[in-house]
Amino acid sequence: MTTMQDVADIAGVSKASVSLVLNGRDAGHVKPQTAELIRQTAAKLGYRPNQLARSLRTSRTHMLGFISEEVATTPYAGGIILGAQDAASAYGYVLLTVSTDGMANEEQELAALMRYGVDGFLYSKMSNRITDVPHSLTDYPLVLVDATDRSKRFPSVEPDEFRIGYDATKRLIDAGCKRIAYVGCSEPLIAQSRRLHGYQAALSDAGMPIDDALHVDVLNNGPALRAVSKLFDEQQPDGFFCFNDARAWYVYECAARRGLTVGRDISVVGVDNHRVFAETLDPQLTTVELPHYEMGYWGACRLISIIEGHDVDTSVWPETPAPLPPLDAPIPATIHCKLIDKKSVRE
Amino acid sequence: MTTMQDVADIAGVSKASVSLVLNGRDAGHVKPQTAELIRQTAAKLGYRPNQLARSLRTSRTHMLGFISEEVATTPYAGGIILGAQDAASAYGYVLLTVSTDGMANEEQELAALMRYGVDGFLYSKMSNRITDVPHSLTDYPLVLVDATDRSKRFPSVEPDEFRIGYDATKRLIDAGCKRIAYVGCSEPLIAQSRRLHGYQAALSDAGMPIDDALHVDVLNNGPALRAVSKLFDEQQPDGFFCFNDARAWYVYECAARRGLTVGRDISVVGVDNHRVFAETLDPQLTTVELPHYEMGYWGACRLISIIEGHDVDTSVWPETPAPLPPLDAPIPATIHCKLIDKKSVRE
DNA sequence: TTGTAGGCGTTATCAA
DNA sequence: TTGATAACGCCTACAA
Repeated sequence: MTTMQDVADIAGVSKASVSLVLNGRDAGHVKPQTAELIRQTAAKLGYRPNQLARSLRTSRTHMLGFISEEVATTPYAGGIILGAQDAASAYGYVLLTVSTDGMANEEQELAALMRYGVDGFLYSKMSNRITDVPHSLTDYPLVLVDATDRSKRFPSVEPDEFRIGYDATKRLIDAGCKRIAYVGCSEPLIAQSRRLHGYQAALSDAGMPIDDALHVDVLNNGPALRAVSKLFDEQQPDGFFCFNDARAWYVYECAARRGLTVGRDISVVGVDNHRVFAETLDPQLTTVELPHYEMGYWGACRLISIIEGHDVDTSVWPETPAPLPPLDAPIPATIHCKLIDKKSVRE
Repeated sequence: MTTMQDVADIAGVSKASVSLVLNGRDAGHVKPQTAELIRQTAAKLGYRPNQLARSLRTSRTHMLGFISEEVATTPYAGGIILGAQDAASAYGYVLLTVSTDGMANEEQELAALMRYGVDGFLYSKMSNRITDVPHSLTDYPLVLVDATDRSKRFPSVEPDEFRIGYDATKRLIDAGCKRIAYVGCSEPLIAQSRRLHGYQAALSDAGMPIDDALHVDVLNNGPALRAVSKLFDEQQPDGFFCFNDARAWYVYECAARRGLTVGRDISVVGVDNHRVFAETLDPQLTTVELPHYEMGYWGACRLISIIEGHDVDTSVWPETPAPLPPLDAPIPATIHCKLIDKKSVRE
């Protein structure tokens, strides 16, 4: 491995000069001639700075700790990780991931990351919940992703659930549906109530009545199927907004049993949580994507901005995701996430 | 942050002694008394060794590079990551993850990991394919996970697809099915042909005929649904082994349209790729899990054994996954993965 | 059995 | 403009 000393020796200069030049701090310190020479010999030797040595000296590692609950059990962890990774990579950072799925030893895992000297942490749940941040993290730069800090001390990036409910319902309205049902989730998730509000708001804005009989919350399996069956028979909706695609499946099952075809006799929009419908059906028709990638991306951006001490104007951010690569998602990218921060709480 | 020098000063000894004791190399070198004193003061001060400094000296980082294609697009990446992580953590390693999903700059990402000095790489696809390992990795300890090295130079951990097909079919046979269909995948995946062989072997072993009319390979959407419909009407199978749960969905849809109920009129076993049926239906009945966690786990174990220069008896491994935490998967853990290695190629 | 000193590859301070 | 030189925290001959 070629070191800085090698470059210095061959270029006939000192380590100090090499360091200055290769870090772009040579303005007015090193003669442009020698600087150029140094750059060339470095390139010729294929010199790559040793991050460890640099980190030991600067006590900055450019590593981010990515802590996630539930990577293993939810399909979309990858989206968040990828988003975080892209942002990190763009700024010269790298991700040290740790999953605390089943582990009792969360604290130990965190301690391990700290020994490696990560510059900050991304703390991610896999569905937005009120969260207590582990105490040991509170001394570090920290951003929550798809989770809400109970103490409101740390910024978080969360899905805009209201908009998800609103846009999904709007799409059914635009498709001409007259009796639009909401098949929600019985668990008290943040997403559940906000999507419901979005659903109701969309109906209101379109001048349509809000009928509680068209709204059922279900869990899984048999009881869920029966509840949806009842909804079918008693209310005969022509449009269904489903909390997720697991719930959408019940609608498909009920429709099939009644000889109805989705996309012709009834319309269904479900929030895509499992990808199954993306593969089996025409995705244009039925799914709304959660902004997992975006949350990871913006979470990492925010974290890095904290680490590097930049002052970020969070008021225009991340509503305007300019640096984001274009989304070729099955639906227009109207669903975004939002940043909750001390500087810009909008709720 | 408390350093080794601090511990030495307070214990009234030298750094050297502290280092020896804290690394367990004090046998016959340090008086047990002083060793104990050192351990206590270290504990009292909450001393945590600085990995960076250690790595700089030893040129071993105890970091593993985890490279994955398709984390974002397949639901089960998390399982592999988690398995790798558990194994890594058990041996004092940590995972530096990089996903190359959409990126053209794979080489750059790898270069980044190398600058951080990872000790080796886990190279993972998200479904077993013949793979060319990036050239820059070939100088490192390397293990492939859910992928097969075309050059056969590096070990890999792969699902035992034959067994998956065999066991799934066996379950349908045991459930009393007489006409068992295979709904496969038209793409030329390794899994496809091996599962088919497993399906056929199970039928043979049970003395049942192999009828090609009961075997259809499909892709997605409309055509797939029509092909399965045809299978229903022309062959009237009473059991279905499905390549994955996306394909199982077509069977459910067709059954519902014919007034048939899965679990009563027909039986379905699908390989679980999307989790949707795990949530919507009785998982005992219908799904076979792929050993993602196990592949990650054993891949990391193998990699670490290479890095540390242990000589591993791969002939009993990983068929006997003793160190694995008990699997409380919905089905008995009869489906394992297998290690392909120079020392023990069984095919 | 213990301590001293050198070095891992950087960056940063200060003279020259 | 440059180049010694001293850290950063740890490991490890080697000397005492």
